Formats: sequence, C-alpha cells, structure tokens
Amino acid sequence: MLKEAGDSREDRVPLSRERVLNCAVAVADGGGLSSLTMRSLAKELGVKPMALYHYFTNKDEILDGIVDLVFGEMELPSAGGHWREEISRRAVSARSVLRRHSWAIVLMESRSRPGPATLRHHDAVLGTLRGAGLSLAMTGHAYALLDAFVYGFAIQEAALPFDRGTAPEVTASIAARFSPEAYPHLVEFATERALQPGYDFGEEFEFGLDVILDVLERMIARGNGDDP
Amino acid sequence: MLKEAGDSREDRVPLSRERVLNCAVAVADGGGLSSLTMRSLAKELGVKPMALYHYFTNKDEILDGIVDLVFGEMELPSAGGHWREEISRRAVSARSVLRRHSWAIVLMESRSRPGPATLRHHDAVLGTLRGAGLSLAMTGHAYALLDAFVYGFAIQEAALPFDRGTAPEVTASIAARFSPEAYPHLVEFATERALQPGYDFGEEFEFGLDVILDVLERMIARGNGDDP
DNA sequence: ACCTGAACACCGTTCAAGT
DNA sequence: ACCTGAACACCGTTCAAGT
Repeated sequence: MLKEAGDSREDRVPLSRERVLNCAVAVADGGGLSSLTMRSLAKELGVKPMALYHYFTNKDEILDGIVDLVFGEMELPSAGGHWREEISRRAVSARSVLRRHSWAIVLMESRSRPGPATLRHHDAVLGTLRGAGLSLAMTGHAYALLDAFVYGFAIQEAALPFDRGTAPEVTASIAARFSPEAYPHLVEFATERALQPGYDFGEEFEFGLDVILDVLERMIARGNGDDP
Repeated sequence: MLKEAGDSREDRVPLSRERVLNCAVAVADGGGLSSLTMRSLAKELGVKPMALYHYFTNKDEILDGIVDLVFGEMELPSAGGHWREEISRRAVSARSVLRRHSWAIVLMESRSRPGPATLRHHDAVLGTLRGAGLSLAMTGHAYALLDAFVYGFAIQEAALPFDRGTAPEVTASIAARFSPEAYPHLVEFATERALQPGYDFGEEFEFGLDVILDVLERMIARGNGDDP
C-alpha cells in the first residue's frame, strides 16, 4: 500500500520502536484507524506480526506511541514571544495536525499514559498562559476552554460529510433526507449557507479562535481576579 | 451481564430494531464500545448473532442507530423561551448525555448518515439561534463555536485519567512520570490546582459555557452585522 | 417472517521454537 | 537479541437452510 509493501529482502533496515511507530502513523493516515492492525503493520514493515511484540508489549502501547508522535508534530508556543501570537500559532498548528491525522482524535480519548511529547506540549501551553499573567485557576479555565474548542472543532471537521471535495452525489443523497417541512432551519442553513459555493467550514475555526483569544485577553487585562 | 443474560426461553419478547438498539446502548455503556460486538449483543438479547441481520444490514447501521438514540436523549431548546436559557439548557444536557455515553463521542466522528433525532436536534438549535436574531453567517459561527466546545469538553472529560473516583494509585503512577525539572508548569498545575481536593474539572464547563454565551449575547446585541 | 448452523477471512495475543 | 510458526479465542459477515 505504501512504498514497496512486499519487500522482505535480506538487506532491509532492522526494526525499531521508532520505525514501527512511523509506519503505524502512515498506515492510519492511509486507511484509517481500522486499517491499522498488528498484521497489516507487520506486512507493511516486511516482517511477521509476532516481531512487533519484541518492541511493544501490545497494540495499546503502539497506540500510545502514535498519539505521542502526533502531539510531537504540533508547534509549541515559545516562551519568548507574545502570548496571544504564541497561543494562536499553537492552536492553528494543533488543528492542522489533527486534520492530517483525524484518527488521532478518537485515540486521545482513550489513552491514559501520556508520552513525553504530550507532556512537553501541555507544559509549554501552561507556561505560556502563566507567563501572560494568569492565575493557576484562570489558567485552568483558559486551557480547558481553548482545548475543548480545538479538539471539538477537529471532531466536527472530521465528521463533515461534505469534506474537502466530496462528490456532489453524496451531498445530494444527504440533502434528500432533509425534508423542509420537518427540518426548516436545517434546510435553510444547508441550502443558503453551508452548501453555497463560497462556504468553507474551516473559516469557522479562525472566528472561534479569535473570540476565545479575546476572552483570554480580557482575563489577562483584568489581572488574576475572580471569574468574569 | 445485564439483567438475565442467558434467557433463551420460548416466551421472550420478539426482536425489533428498537429493542436491539436499546440493548446496544446498554452494552456500550457497560463495557465500552469495544465490548459491543454482534456476538455479545446477540447473546445479551438471548438470540444468535445472525438474527440481528434480519433487522440491520450490518453493524454500521446499528452504530448509526445508537448515535441517533444518544442525540435523542439530549434536551431540545424550545422555541418559546429566551434563547440564552434554552441554549444553555441544551448545552448542559448534551454534556451530561455525552458523559453518560462517552463511547458516543468517537462514533459521532465517523457517522455520515445522521438519523431523525440528530436532524431534529440540529434543527432546533439552529432555529433558536435564528430566532434570537442572528444572521445565517453568524448562526454558523455561533453553532460551530458552541458545539466545538461541547464536544471538545466531552472528549477532555472522557480522557481524564483521574475521573470520577479514580484510585489514588493511578493518579500517583501518572504523577510519578512528571519530572518537575522537565515539566515545571505541568507539575505546578497538577499539584497546586488539578490534584487539589476541591478541584472538579466539571466546573470548567460552566465557565466556558458562560463565556461563549456572553459572546453570543454580544453578537446578538450588535444585530446581524459583520464579524466582531 | 423470523431465526439458526456452518463456514470464511479476518483480529490480538500466547507459547514454544528457531537463528 | 531478534524474528518466526502454529495455535487459540475472538471478530463481522455470507450463504444456505430450517420453522
């Protein structure tokens, strides 16, 4: 499927945790999470399934690993810059990473052993918010709000039936189930807004992010005080 | 597992789509999505796996069905009341439903055939926002922001390692991996805030929701104008 | 119409072995 | 140390049958 699948030649690179995890991400990117099995992964690596168990105790450990790889792809906010620009850059990056690897969103829900990249990521965001002058309590409020939005937006984007260049027939078959009598507002919104040529759901991200950054800005301007 | 599992008596209620779906929700609630298999579901219903295929063409159709059941559990905003109270009540209800059925969050990402309860739900929310005076474009902004927050918060809650009454040993084993030198802000936040006795992550929901409702209120007060 | 049995091509994983 | 073969208890699903 990727590269040259069936190369079980003698001169191949030996296995390693890193090589397995990178391949696992590629497999999931290509065919979704359901296509990532110990057997498909082994085949892609030119190896027998059991070989993987020499590097990972089970599949769960591989899933933990690729979630951490995904976190590692997100840009960290740097301590040097202005908080708003840094937090914004990180949010935009997180969203685009989750768009590339939309299978990762559902995995994040079930992982309970965060890896080093995940921890470093959270540490950097918390540090930036604290550095901007927010109290611990306000930092918690801000981070929960910000990341709920980022993850939630990623879910919505992944769930979109009419994604990047879906065939019009799919859109039509969905629209056909929308009876204007039963769902008047849904039909109005779909036909006059969401399905209009110019509409791009992705732009809702910038809107929501700006709104949230404005909220944080007011929280920071107000100092460490009580809830607004 | 639930009720009387092994009752394959002659006097049992005949199968139906509704009965299968309700049972499927119960199985997923009890043992997570991975425990919901055609075989486990059939056993719970006191029937052979193949019987299910008389009511559903495949497992995907069952998953579509239970997602719609979950949407059906969420309170709809009523057209009569004040928008803020209605939208707030609906958001609180959606969150608590997703907490009860946290397996549903990941399913929502992959379903592309929304059922009637799902459509009715979206229609009611859109209608409430439109009724409050928002333009179509603003309604789109508002709904994306609101639901990204609701779904994203649900994901965060589901991912919490220290959920409702997790054993302290689990918390400790996670905390042990937090080196204060490597992750100073994370350790600070965990020890001085998140792991404090009084802290309840759920309260971040009310904070975020109020903030978003305030934003909508300003959008509405400003009329149908441009982006803020 | 409603349900079943046997079978197929898959899973993750264990256990004992090869080099 | 690194990889394999055979086997086990699972999956979803097809196909042909029972009542």
